Amino acid sequence: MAADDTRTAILSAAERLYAARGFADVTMRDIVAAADVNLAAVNYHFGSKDELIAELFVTRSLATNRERLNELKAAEEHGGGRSHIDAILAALVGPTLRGCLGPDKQRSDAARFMIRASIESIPPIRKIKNREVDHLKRFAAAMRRALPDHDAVDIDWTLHFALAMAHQTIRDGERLTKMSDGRCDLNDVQAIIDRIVGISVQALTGRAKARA
Amino acid sequence: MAADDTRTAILSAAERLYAARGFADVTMRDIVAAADVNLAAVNYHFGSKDELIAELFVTRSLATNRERLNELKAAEEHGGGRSHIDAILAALVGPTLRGCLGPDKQRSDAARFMIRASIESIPPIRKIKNREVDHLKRFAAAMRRALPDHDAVDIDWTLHFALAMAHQTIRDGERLTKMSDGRCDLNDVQAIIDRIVGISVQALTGRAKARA
DNA sequence: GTCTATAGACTGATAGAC
DNA sequence: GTCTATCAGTCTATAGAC
Repeated sequence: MAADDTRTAILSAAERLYAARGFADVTMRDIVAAADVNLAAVNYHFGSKDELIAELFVTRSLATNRERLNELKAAEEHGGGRSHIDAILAALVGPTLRGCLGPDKQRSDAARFMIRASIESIPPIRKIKNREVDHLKRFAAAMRRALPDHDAVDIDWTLHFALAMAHQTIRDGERLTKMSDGRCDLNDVQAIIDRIVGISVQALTGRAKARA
Repeated sequence: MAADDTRTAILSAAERLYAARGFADVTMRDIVAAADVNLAAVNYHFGSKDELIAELFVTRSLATNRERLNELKAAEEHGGGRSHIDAILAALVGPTLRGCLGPDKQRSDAARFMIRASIESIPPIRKIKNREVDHLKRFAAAMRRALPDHDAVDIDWTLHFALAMAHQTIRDGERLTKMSDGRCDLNDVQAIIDRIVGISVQALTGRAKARA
């Protein structure tokens, strides 16, 4: 097995296992068994378990952010520099939701890994997460451009809640399915995105109306 | 130290540490050090680490559910058997939000422990969590009674999203504070409850209007 | 680069004196 | 009930042969 294959095999096996079972429950022995490589290979290629997790997180974090910003840029170009609020919010929650709930299995591991990483605060990730704040500020800024008459506070809360709805749906969709006796359909990702975006937009416009 | 004091000291130390650092990072040695009791005391009083966690979770779970149902009952009595949708949603998210973000520190540990327990799926907790679904169904039923003309699916999604907003605010309020440069005030708990309830109600009534 | 073997440091749990 | 001492198991990380 070539060097690059070993590295890649470790990365994808680790991501799959971490996504499914969390960081605490997955040992390096589990990873090397799943990747069919030697135990020492992890430390050779990554230095330590934490550095392996950090590499996964950085890679995926950059990829997700890039995808979001691409959608945001497309929305702003289409709208002549100022995009509709719907398109901005869809660019924010769409990539992650499609990755986790959609049919693509490999992406699903990636997205579920990121959700887990954002929950189980492991030391190497905590540092990187601070950059996420800057990324979200770009979306908040775009939202302010789209709705110049709205309070910045309301926009921040709305952005926060939109992410909350998306993440909880990914993390605990099973509970929703049980509670609704299967009425709520988690397979129709676009409908979920529309629902979250709709509620968020309504929260902003409704609040503005209430003040007028 | 009397037997009951030791038991209680272990419980409260464990809850505090788990709330702050998660299950994986807190060892039994950490707990007994914080509680100032002997290492063997945990196994003597609880049998195992998992049973200690389970006891904490069951106790708090029952307490939170009781508090929610009390508020729900009060709302239904006040409304003459059919409570306003606002009051039902406030009964759902209020107890947890007040516990976590309010000034009361002991309650804060309890609520943050529950949030963590609902995230980091440890074996003994997973079984108990299924009962939570039945608990939520009672709120969904109350919401259907309050809004008999609404789709059950929309009500289920709204309940799911209301919990999502509350949990994310508790779990990652720090990010919101950073992102908004301190504009979003996490200390005014009632305002947060009102905001979440307001958005949820609007999501339901707005959707009904859109269909009409 | 890949492997075996093992070091060194934890963990949860328990036996037995008091 | 409380304690000390310790077990057996697990983990990550590494040294050194190939």
